Amino acid sequence: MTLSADILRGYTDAIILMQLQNGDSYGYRISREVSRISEGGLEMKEATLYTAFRRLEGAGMISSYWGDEMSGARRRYYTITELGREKLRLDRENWQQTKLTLDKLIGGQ
Amino acid sequence: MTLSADILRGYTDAIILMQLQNGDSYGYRISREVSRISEGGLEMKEATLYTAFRRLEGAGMISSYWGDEMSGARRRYYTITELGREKLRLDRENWQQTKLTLDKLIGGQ
DNA sequence: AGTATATACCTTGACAGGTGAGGTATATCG
DNA sequence: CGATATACCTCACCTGTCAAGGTATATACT
Repeated sequence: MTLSADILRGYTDAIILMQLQNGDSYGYRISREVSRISEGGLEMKEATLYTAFRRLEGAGMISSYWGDEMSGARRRYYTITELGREKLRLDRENWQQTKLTLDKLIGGQ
Repeated sequence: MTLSADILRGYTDAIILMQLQNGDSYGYRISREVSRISEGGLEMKEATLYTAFRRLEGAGMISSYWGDEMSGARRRYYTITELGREKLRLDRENWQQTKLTLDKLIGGQ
């Protein structure tokens, strides 16, 4: 596992929830958005992404529905719930704190 | 597992190596130093710490020796190796990049 | 003498999350 | 007709964290 993969562990959920806060979306699009926004800094693996969807839905942070595309592959859309918004708020706060803490320990420069 | 524990996953090794770069040290002291420096922001669990020592020593990043204390509990001291220094350099670089990437994805402010 | 606290070490087993490798299906382009 | 892009999914494996358990020495108080 790479270092960036390890950091993912703590924040995949937050990254997904952040995307959904801008409106409903689906797996393939979120994957590309993450690559685009991070300018290649992070590639979310499919297995990681879909595992996270199951986990988040089970926890009531997101809900899902099938899109009604008339052509092309079918898409499953996800919606963030109120619980998900609250979780995201906490995760983002936590990230700010984590930055301060790790900067103290391994250096900010 | 808490979020801060998950972030640890990527950086315990770096945190330990950083401590050892300031001179040889031992488990109990590193544990207290991490608490002190992070101002309580991070508590390294003993099991995590000693697991990491085994892993780092196995990977040739650190070496160890028993202290010659004449009284009190015995201490096992750890020394960072050249390989460990190189790993630390990369991990610290990686942390700077990770901050930028996650700030893009879940917000900086 | 007993007990509580601080110092100091250690291992095991359970658990959770990331991911490689595999799979399915539709549409387009050369 | 094969390659590529879009789009979904699961399973088995690996790795790191950590609760829970253990050992031992020294000091301070009762």
